[in-house]
Amino acid sequence: MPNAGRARPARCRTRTSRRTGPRASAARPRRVRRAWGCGWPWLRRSYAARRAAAWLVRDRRLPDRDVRRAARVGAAPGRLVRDMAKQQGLTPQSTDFSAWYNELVYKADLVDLGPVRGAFVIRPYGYALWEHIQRELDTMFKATGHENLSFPMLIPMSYFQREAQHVEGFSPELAVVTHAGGQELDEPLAIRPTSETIIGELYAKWVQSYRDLPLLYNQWCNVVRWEMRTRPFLRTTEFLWQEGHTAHADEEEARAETRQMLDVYATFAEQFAAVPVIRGEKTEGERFAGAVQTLTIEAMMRDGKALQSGTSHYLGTNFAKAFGITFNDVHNQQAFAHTTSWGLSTRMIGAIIMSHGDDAGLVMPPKLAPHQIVIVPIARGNDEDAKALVGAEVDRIAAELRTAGVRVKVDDRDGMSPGWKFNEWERKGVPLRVELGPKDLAAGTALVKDRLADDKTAVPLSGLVEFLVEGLGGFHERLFQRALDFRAARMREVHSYDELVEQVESGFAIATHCGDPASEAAIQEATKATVRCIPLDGVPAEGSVCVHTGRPSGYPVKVVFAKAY
RNA sequence: CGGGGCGUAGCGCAGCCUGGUAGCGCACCUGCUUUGGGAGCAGGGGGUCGGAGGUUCGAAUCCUCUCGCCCCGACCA
Repeated sequence: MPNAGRARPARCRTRTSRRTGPRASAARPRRVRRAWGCGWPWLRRSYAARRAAAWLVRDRRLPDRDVRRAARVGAAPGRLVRDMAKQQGLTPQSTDFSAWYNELVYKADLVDLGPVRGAFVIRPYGYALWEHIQRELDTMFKATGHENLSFPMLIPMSYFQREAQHVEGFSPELAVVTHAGGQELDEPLAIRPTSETIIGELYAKWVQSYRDLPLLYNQWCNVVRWEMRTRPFLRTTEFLWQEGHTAHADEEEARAETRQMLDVYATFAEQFAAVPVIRGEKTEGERFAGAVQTLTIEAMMRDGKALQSGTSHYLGTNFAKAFGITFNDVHNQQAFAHTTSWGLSTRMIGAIIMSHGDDAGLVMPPKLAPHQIVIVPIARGNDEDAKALVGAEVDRIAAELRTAGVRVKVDDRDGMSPGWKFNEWERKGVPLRVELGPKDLAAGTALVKDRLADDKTAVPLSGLVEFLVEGLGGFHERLFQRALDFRAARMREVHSYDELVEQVESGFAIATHCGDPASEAAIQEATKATVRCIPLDGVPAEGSVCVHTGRPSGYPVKVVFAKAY
């Protein structure tokens, strides 16, 4: 059917008048639109359109082009802004952080919705980020003596019942397979929400002697937890992670392992993701189900909320007792192994997005960025010579950068204006962009745009590669420093309950707490904030009293209160 | 599970009140002109209106049932 209406030839159109071609002539007498659809509403629409255009231009809400287009449509101003923001732009971070995040993960091509609630597809650009996270972490795991292995995804339900705390903690979020091969199973199988149980079962088999210890293993896998509410990367039904599981002959060694892996996470977060973190211990209420001690790294997002970005657990002999991980020690005495587990998930991607992103979109930390540098060649399509010259130079630069170990993307796509590409790569957070066109070639320079800077720098082609390589290193430092400064501005010690209530509205509050779970719960009830952690290198609490109950501190240091994801 | 909203083209929406067999923007395809901050013109393709019943000559529109999704509250890396 011809789209004859598109040009909107007549203002007072009727359905019949818009139709041409065979269908229209096919004799079906079409009812003329109701009178009001053709009379004053047009005037109203026109008025609204003109008013919208003026308003939008005045407030610089939209580029002229969009306004003109909108005027043609005759959309109402408010709706127009919303729709345009949805389709082309991005809700500014400062306007609505949550909306900003939700839009960005789709518009930066990180995720897409899967058919099952809360199960997201990670698209290539998002997965590339995950691959770099994996690669760096895996290297660090290997360097600390760990080996990778793979355990099955299906776990007999009975395994969960063996550790009382563990089953209580995970039962509500288990997904369970009850049928297979066309029959109901004798024993239902849980899809792993974490693998302590099945690994415990096997460790019991593998460990006989103190000579078999320690066991230092890790697996990269997916897990499923049936959460009530889901958000891309932050809380999803299925997610990717690594889970390390180790077994040791004594408590001291196991605790040292727990701490070592926490430090690995912290180092990774700060030196690779440029995300500053607070290392600390979880309170009893926030502890992993079945653990003796849970250590965490907590990062501050740009809305002042905390995100637990990695955890390391000392499990004591809880799982050893539940699964019979015993060994004969040097004195031929039978003993239970001390186990640990530690995990970091695709939630880290959420941490990166919310630690660094701004109104224009993502800002990728260079060491993990899928593309560290993007080069946009600029040339008129009808000027083959210029195109070829620019193309050759761009290829040369890209090749040199690759030789220097830089992940570089040449965006030579046809049919898109340079401006469109600039916006796209900024939204996707590429740290550095190189623009090269005929004018630059003539001047012997290239324009370099830094994702954190407002202006562009003309750099001589002769020193371009060195400039860029150095720029990436500097970028990481500036990004990390910016995040540190942001956190410093939003984190402070508080000395009264009122101060705490106010502080957690915008950031982290460092406060003395008595450690009473009831008090913690009451504070959460009133403020939505919880104790994120008891910092490992915190402010000594001696001499101060709990800001909530006035009782003595329950911990050696002041604790971190914040709202959390 | 409680409260609120929504299912119409790939995406965002209008049309529904007042029934007459579907439209707008973006995206997509073709051609030409373009390309230094989201290009223009022209032509074009694409929808069993979430599903099932019902009312009616006729249902995206009215009625009944149903499925699904999103947002806000109680759980979590």
